[in-house]
Amino acid sequence: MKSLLRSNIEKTINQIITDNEFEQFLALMSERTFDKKKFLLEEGTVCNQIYFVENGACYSSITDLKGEKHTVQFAIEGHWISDLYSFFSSKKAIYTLEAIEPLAVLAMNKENFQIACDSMPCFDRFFRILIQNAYVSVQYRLAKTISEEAETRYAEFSKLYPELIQRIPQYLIASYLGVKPQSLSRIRKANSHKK
Amino acid sequence: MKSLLRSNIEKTINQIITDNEFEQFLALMSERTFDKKKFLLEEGTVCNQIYFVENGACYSSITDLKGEKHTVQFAIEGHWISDLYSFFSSKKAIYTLEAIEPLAVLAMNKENFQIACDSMPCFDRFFRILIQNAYVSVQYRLAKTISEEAETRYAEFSKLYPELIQRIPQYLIASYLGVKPQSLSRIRKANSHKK
DNA sequence: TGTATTTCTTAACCTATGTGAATGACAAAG
DNA sequence: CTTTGTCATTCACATAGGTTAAGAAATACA
Repeated sequence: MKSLLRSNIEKTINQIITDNEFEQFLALMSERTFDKKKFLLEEGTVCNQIYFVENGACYSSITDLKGEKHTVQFAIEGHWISDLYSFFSSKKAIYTLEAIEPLAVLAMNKENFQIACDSMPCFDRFFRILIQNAYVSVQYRLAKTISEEAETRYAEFSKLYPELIQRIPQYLIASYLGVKPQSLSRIRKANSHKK
Repeated sequence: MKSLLRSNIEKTINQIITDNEFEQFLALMSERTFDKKKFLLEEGTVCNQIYFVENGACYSSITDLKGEKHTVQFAIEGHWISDLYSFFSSKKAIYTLEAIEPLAVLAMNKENFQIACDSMPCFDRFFRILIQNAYVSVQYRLAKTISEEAETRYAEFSKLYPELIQRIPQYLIASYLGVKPQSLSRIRKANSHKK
């Protein structure tokens, strides 16, 4: 049971954990479900949970001064999602988390996060790597956003996450790539001619 | 002595450290200097150090597939800089670190980083916060890059880092903002008319 | 000093993407 | 089965920023 989570942990820290360790960890998480379009977290409230997606899809977004939403991250089965800044600092969240499909997650709150880190060194390591990965991936995305055109970014996204292309509405993918839905539509049309 | 570093640490973790702790920490770092235009780290080698800038200025950059350099971060007195991804993973660096002015840094290598974290809990915390801050700031910059125009980003940069505007060559600031030097020049000209 | 090198500015032109508005295709709700 | 709302597409036009090229200004160096 919950082998998705277990293999996610083992893969991240690149080592096997004991049944006992995993059970301890799992005991610190609780299952929750969200209907499509429901919010896991709303901007302005404090983010007290980090979520591991067991089923379904969701995304985090930030709203700019003009009121436009920008997708920060998608999460489907096997991904973690949260507003790590708010979670660690206990300040108000700047992100919104919303379900795209009916969603089943395992949630861990801050207290249990502390317990996990304090009692099991491998989880301390696990979470440090989680942030590091998040950091590296945003750096990468920023570099791509600055240096590549939308068409190239879309091609790379399609190649990297073919499943998301199927499951995620296009206006959200556009918002992730940093262009308007009309522009993504135009890019897709141009591409379909080339093939 | 080295009060810049000490106050940087205390400010980051939001608590005072003892003379003893600080001396221990300092003993794990070594002083180094670099001439202008010299490299602290070259892309493709492993990054074994994190640097605290005591004097001068430097920057990190990433080179894209077209051979164009994009500035990732500037660091002047009181800032930390490194390729954290390479440092933590021991994989090849994707960034280059280069001195903009004659530079004096305190460097900590990986072994000493481990020692610092293991022997003094407050430094474990310190470095975690350091990554978190780095993560948050890139997220913020990505959001701004996607949602704001270059003119707005430049205005914000000027307001946030007036000192850097004085000290850093404009083509590097342009590269940080994600535009060509000519475009930044155009923006500055347009702004000078408005005032 | 003068000369070379680097950095900044300007200008004319070009292209990718934004804007606004209309239309069609579904899917959800009644 | 109709109505309504959501999402994707298309088009005409506007514009920010890229490109190329040239010269001016600043800085380094001999």
